[in-house]
Amino acid sequence: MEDQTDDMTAAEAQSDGEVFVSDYLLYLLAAASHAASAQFHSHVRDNGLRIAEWRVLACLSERDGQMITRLAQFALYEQSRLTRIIEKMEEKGLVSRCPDARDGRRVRVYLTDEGRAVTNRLVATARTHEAQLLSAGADAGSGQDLKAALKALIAHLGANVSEPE
Amino acid sequence: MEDQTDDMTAAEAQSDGEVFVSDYLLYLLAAASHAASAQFHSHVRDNGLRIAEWRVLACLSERDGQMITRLAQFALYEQSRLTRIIEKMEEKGLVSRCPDARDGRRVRVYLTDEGRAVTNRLVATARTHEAQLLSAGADAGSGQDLKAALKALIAHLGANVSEPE
DNA sequence: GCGATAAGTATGAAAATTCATATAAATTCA
DNA sequence: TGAATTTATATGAATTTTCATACTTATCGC
Repeated sequence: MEDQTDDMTAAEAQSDGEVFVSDYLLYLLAAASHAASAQFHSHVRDNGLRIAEWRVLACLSERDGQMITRLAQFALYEQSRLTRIIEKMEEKGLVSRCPDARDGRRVRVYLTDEGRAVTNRLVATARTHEAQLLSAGADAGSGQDLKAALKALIAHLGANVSEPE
Repeated sequence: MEDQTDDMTAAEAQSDGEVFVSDYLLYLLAAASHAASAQFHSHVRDNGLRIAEWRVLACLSERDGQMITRLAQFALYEQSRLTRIIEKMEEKGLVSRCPDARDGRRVRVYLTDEGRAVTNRLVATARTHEAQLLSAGADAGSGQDLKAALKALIAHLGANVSEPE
């Protein structure tokens, strides 16, 4: 793997008009996520929430009372980071923590009434915003196809997106 | 927008079996990016690079000598963050900085020979890895369709992915 | 039941990131 | 020309994030 690439000169890599990153799946995913989220994220901040807090709320709205570790996986954050995010959200009155009755190690996170109210509002806005993105981007593959493809990719990678208990 | 969601009770939001985030484009993009990148990112770290450094290298391999601001956009990082990333990469000997001859405000970033060698190796691996992802995920829409859809989305959002000068 | 191991969460300390703003060079235009 | 404005990068300070690991509760094997 190294031999045929290492002896490529500097000029070659450029002059080939070689395109890598602009056509690289992992970059496209990151760039699409970045670009697609920008607008709505700014709306989230206008509502006094950090992006991480919004994602946690969204995850809890789909399944309330998750334990920290699961919620971290679902929300795509590292555990110790989520612990700290939840602390702040508790201070803000968005969520509450309850030790699990059966397993004293677990801490379950629940939306408070206020947290739910905030979430419902944002989810409604998010749905509207998504509809705009999907309809506008209906050029290549109806948008629903994109979502299906993303889900397939995620599933194929065995990413555990919120399984019960 | 608020009225019909705010008066929804806690029980309803859950009991509806209502799914939001698991089917939300912005979440799917983030989750797919997260899941798809995990493996390769771990490979990147094994090579002594931070993820941000790898992305910068990949961006420079496609277009060397970019100025900080452009490179930041291309690599999806905030400017002051990129400035600091570049500092470290310069210390590591991966890139060099040169003030632009025509415009003294600009700083152009170039791959060093070592930087290019590292990049060429990683790009080769990345291509292989991507091929695996795309072929394996050939269930729903051949993978190339996914990339096309992502590009369309990015383009539609007007994300400026590395335009000259 | 008890010791050993595993699972779940929290936390200290180092490092990275953000935000606002400083600095400096170019451009505008009166 | 030169004052005002814009553009490009850097930087201080506060905040976040990470990494390793401590701590607590469960579970397993015997």
